[in-house]
Amino acid sequence: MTYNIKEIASLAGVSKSTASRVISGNGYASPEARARVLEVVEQLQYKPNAVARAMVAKRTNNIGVIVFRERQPIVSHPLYGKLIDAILEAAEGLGYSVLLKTDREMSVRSADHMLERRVDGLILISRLRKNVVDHVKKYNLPYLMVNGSTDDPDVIHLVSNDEEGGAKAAAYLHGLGHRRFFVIAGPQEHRSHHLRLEGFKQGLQQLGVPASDLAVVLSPESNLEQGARLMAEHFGTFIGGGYTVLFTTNDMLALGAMKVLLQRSVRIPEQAAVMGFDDIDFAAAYAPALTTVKVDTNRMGYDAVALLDRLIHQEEVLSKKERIRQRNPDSRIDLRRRREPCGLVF
Amino acid sequence: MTYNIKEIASLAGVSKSTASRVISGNGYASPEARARVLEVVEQLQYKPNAVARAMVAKRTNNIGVIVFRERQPIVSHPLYGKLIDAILEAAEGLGYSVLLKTDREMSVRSADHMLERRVDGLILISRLRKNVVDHVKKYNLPYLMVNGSTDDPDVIHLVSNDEEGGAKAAAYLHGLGHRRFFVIAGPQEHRSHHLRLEGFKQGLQQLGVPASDLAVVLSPESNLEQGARLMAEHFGTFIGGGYTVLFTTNDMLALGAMKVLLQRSVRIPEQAAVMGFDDIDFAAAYAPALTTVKVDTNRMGYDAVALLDRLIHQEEVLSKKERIRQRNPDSRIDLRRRREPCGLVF
DNA sequence: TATAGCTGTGGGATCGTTCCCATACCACGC
DNA sequence: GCGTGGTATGGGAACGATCCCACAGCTATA
Repeated sequence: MTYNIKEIASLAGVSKSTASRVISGNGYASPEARARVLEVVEQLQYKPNAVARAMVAKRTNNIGVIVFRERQPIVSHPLYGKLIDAILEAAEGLGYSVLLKTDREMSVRSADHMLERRVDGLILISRLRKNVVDHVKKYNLPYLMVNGSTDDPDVIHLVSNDEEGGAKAAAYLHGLGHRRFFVIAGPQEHRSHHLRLEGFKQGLQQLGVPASDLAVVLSPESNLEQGARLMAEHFGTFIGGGYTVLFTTNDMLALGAMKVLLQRSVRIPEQAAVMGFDDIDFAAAYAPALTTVKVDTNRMGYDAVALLDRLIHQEEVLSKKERIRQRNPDSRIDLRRRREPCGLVF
Repeated sequence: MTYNIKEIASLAGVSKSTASRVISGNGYASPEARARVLEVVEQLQYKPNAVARAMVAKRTNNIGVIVFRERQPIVSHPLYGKLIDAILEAAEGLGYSVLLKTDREMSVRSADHMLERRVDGLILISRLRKNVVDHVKKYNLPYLMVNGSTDDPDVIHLVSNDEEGGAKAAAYLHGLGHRRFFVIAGPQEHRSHHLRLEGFKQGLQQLGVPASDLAVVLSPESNLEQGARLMAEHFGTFIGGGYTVLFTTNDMLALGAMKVLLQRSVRIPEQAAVMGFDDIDFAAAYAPALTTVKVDTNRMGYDAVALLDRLIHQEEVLSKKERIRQRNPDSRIDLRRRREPCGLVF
């Protein structure tokens, strides 16, 4: 039921060379030959074998995407799902197909799979061990990291500007009149959680807020359960300590904390304001909606693919300076202003 | 930086045939030859070219997954994200890699891409036009649909048992003492929304609930916004009409409606109970948590891949009877009982 | 008229594997 | 001493495309 170019050629009464020229669209072919070949192609619904094409072209037009994560969910993660959506669309637009893999063992195996499949480039998402990066580096395969954790200057690394986002959040809340700040921060060994907290702290400092008006609680994980647990644990301090606002380093922590506050009949935002980070879909769906710092995952996905495409075509070897610019793209972050009363009202 | 088997062979002092036999692991090779080849492979980190392998084997060990959806989100959809997660894991377990594509044009193009790439099998997710199915059917490529909408008996179609779930929901709510039921149902041209509503209706009927005690509002879309809009619109009827419970055909509608109820200070579940369908992650995250009918997307993903694998290996040509069994697998559905007061309390 | 340049065509090498086949060696039993 | 069968090896075809090259016909120009 599936044909090859030789069969198409003989049915059209031409050589496979001529058929190839017509189908791939480069090289000479007389109008008559072209018409006959295209007719056969149409009639037999001939689909050129991309595997054979890839072999001679030494290009598969596939890019590999690996998401490293020790726990579920991976694709269904509210942030990575959006990122993958954007990557798929961007890749499609540039003519690539995407080979997607999730890796929970944080091993070298998934990268090897991609290498064997001869993808044209590789996008590594989230935290992965150093040995995996070093492994990939050994091959001359274009690759880049998104939202990872590396300080290797050789690695092209796309991240959101978390520090600036943290500072913006601080300025925003301060501008609304808050003076005592409670923070639940995710694991500090994670780059983004660390920088968001740092940015928030520095923002407050620049606004002249004394350190004594900032309470920080560290969370071992950045999920809803931990947000709820820590809020329950520090409920007395938060409500009784004169704090008027809670800032968390991602939305899941904020939603968990909000759930506890609501269960204990704390009115949001009148009694306590809450602000998250990421702008996952459910931040807006929550009642009341969660004010948050938006991370533009959509643009990150598009940028990642566009950049990888440039690397693949070797359009320019990025200088070190350029890499740093790429590693810290200008503000992807915005305060997402909610119309409904939530977090803090505009 | 990337080697071929000939180079490996000559460095090991053997012919490419011997090297191939050692690397692929079938055929004779002396212990000495084997050792020498493996040493070179290890030292040079040789990765056999899967493209060339695929060409001769006429198998790529890739499966294609296409998600059809007219609007964003696709991968980040709370249900499909989970499904894809499961598919990726299951595929990995069986030695397949996954080529993932989203299709918003609902066209034939994405399927053609997969066909050209010579995937071993194809999983089609969500609603797709009939012409796409017919197009795929023309090739002798193993494929199946998940959560789609087709009544073509030739098509192997994995769906959740929505009718049974609807009936279970009705029985559950009735058992808790509810006697007047309000329903917001998603688009009835969607198979699952239709069957969930039908199941619910029939369940009530079997319980002896008169039709006059059931109010059904149809929603043109099954998202949060429509849930909220319709609840706002019918708020008077719902609260004033003696209805004690709202059932919706998916969680997004329920969450939207709940948001409006909470904004209007309706106490859930004391004043009004709410029950959804799907058990998306945020059903449990909401405050109060949403009672819902669980659809086991994880198992559906695993089943889809396992079934596709059987089709690929042609282990057995499923009889029509078996297909039907597959199309309506035994209960994937469970009432998710929440510990917290929500929907209705246990 | 000779020569260059463009259009059009088909043969064959090539990509990196696997696999079939021919060959060779060795040990064994008759 | 000879056939037989298992082990071991390498050469070459095959997979399905692209692309280089040789060649042929045609037109335009010197």
